[in-house]
Amino acid sequence: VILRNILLGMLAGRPMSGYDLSKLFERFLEHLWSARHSQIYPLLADLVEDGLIRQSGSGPRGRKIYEITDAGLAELRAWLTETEPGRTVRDEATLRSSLLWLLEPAQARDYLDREVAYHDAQLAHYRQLAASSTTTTAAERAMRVAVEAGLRHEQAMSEWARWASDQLATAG
Amino acid sequence: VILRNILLGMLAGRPMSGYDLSKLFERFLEHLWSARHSQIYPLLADLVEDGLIRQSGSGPRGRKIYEITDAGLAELRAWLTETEPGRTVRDEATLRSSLLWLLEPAQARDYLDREVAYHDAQLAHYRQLAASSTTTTAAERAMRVAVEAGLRHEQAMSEWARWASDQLATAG
DNA sequence: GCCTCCATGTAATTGGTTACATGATTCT
DNA sequence: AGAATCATGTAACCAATTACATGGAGGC
Repeated sequence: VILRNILLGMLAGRPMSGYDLSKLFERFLEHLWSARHSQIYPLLADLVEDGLIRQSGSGPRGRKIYEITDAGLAELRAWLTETEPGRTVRDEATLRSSLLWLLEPAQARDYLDREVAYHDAQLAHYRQLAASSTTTTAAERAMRVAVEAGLRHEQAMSEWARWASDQLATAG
Repeated sequence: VILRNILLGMLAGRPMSGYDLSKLFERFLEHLWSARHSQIYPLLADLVEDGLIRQSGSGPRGRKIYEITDAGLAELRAWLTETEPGRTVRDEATLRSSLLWLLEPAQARDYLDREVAYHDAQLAHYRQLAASSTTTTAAERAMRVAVEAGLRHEQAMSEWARWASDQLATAG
């Protein structure tokens, strides 16, 4: 039900095809959520059947463009205001770090150093997004706010990985 | 295959029952992963069948205590060193924030204020855990490291939500 | 005796990934 | 002509949540 509503939200931004939606996930949302085309296409069919989106056009190679309906917009707004977001964040890499005591200290330090590098790279990516994004429309300002969340998260995790590496150095 | 290895890792720390494992998830790892008892018990049976853990004791009310085997420890170490962690973090609440432009500014502010309250509560929880946790064994120190990750994440997200709410106030 | 928590399990359903399958268009 | 990319869909499998189901032990 989450992905369903996220798709609705993306189509509220602008009409798109299933292919576009799947590319958007790949390119911009990979770190926050993932969705394969095999999950997206059936969901779009469901949304059409429920009257929340409709096919508004087509293109070459059987491309189908969908737009959100008034009913879809209403349902999306209700979801955003009337339901609580799920609070379980899944983060395998950080979870693994709680098992590093099983490895040789050198191996554990290697792992944490890779974490630092990863989070620093993500941080740079978000900084660039934040710097290059315009904030003229309401949708763009909201997107900027989401980018800021990623930025601060990566910053905190980078600092944490450094701290954890230091802990190993002083304890082991 | 992730949860399977995480369970192995927890049993590497000390022998435990399925109930203990499920409580451990609730108390220390809720922010990084979730696992219900209905998923844990069948996995424990699989691990026994594969020879990676064995039942080492029992207690009142049919309590079964499991310990890791040498084969289990080897498999766990191989997983930690030879496979890359998945990088897709799932975070519904942050994803939702990119759709707040669909709401009235007052509603969006409400959403973000609830985010502040939630993250502050979590932060207090982790601070208390961090203060009360012992760090005598290697496994306990590693758990402390995972708690620190949660603590820093919640701190960053609380500050972010405040910042985002302010942004809306000054822009809208 | 009653309530709460401890403790384990199974069944049904939903959500998500990987693999299978096909074909059109564009670029070189 | 051949390769890459665009574009859509289905099937099989694995992972995870929710609901169902049961019962013992300890505190009051």
